[in-house]
Amino acid sequence: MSDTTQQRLSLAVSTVVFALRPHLRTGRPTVWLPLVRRIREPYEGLWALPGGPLEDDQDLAASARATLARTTGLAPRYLEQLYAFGDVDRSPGDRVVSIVYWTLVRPDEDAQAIDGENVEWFPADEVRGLAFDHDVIVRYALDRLRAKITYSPIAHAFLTDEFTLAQLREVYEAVLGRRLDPANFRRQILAQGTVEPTGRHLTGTSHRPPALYRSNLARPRATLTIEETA
Amino acid sequence: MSDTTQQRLSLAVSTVVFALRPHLRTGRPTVWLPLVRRIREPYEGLWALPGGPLEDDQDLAASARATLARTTGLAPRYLEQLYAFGDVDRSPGDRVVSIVYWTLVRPDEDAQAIDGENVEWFPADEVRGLAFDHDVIVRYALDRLRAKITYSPIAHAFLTDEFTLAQLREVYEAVLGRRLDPANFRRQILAQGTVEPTGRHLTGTSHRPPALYRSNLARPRATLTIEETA
DNA sequence: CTTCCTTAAGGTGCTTCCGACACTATGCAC
DNA sequence: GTGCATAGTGTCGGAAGCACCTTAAGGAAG
Repeated sequence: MSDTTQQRLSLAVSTVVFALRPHLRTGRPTVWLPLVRRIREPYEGLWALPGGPLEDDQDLAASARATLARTTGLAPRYLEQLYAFGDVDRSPGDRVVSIVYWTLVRPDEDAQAIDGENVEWFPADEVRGLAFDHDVIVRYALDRLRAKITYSPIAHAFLTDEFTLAQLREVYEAVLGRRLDPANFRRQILAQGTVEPTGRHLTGTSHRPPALYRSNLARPRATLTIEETA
Repeated sequence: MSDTTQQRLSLAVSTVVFALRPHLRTGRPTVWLPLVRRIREPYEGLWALPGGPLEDDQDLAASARATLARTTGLAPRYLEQLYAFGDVDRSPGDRVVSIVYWTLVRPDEDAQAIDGENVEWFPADEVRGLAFDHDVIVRYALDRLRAKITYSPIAHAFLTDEFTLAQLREVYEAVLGRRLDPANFRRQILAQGTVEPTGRHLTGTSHRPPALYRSNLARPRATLTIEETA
């Protein structure tokens, strides 16, 4: 814009990581995400999305996975590109274009997470004051998650291989932030054919044992997105 | 992957441009797009999407607009980011990450198009054998267009300020590739409140004069996408 | 002027989907 | 057994979508 003292353009890959963890007060599942404290300028000390420079010999999604593994210990299966952010002034003094991915983490994957000294998890709806334009990015990723869960069976990505319909419903309720009618939810899910019963039941529940289901990827709904799932 | 003789990473911005033009045989409106003949290696002589390197002092969308104006003379209003393509091997010998935009062109904007020597328009469904991974990109853009027109009032972007509902329906029919019931189409469009009557009618049609409408952006449907419309 | 043709615009009935809610089933705790 | 909690099924009414019919309003042809 004004003078042309821009640094050379560089390309970074960052990721918005979503996992379900119990809400601090209510205990109900809620959307959380890990952030990394910046240890250098710009925005030193502030929280930011995990990310790093794109290497010459790495695909975009591979770069996102590598950074995630390095910073948080996570190796999630579901990974999808979110958006490329590249405004000229989004990083003071530099010109950085960030290609941002988003990912959903299963409980068993979440258990592998190593909370390093400079990594901390936050409720996704409450993060504010992040470095760069990362507030906007998180907001955008949340919007995408909430939109996409309504027309695509991505909720499975929050669950392990076998799950009850109540657990699946809890995922929807956590993401959408409202309760769903169990009866209608059951019918909708079964009608779309994205889950199939395993024949087993969950026992030890102090009530009628619910049937267990697995994700049925044999008949995926037509989706538009290029999904980069390992 | 193998050896590390990769060139330095570079960033390009390309655009998939959609306009409606009459089909060569049927004469009905169809989706067309302009392509640029490559005048250097790699892929010299093949057709490719209009695009160019990202400048240090340009936002992503601005870069897309600048390239479009330079190569095709187009200055479309609707412009939206499509996807970032960055596989290591997508450009022989180089490492190029392309951030791809897509755009819809109105008839009056289309009239400004200058078909340079190395620019030619093609029916979008028939393009094949493009340079780089541009076949995939065009396919992806078409999918996005067809998906998005079903839940977002982007069809207006193909039309001038005033239009009849029959013209709007022709846009949908061209994009979706099938005929729609005029009566039901009218009700759906009016119900969603994205158009409003101007009070005027189109005359000289050899049948009952249809009412003219304009796009009503005062009440846009909630959309997820970050739209970069000038 | 009358008739015919074409598309505009509105009406009607059928089916499907969705949400609210009632009801039955089946485990555990006591 | 009784009570309790959740699993799972049934039912009903409203909303939305779709196929198709009817009427409106212009021009063209005679």
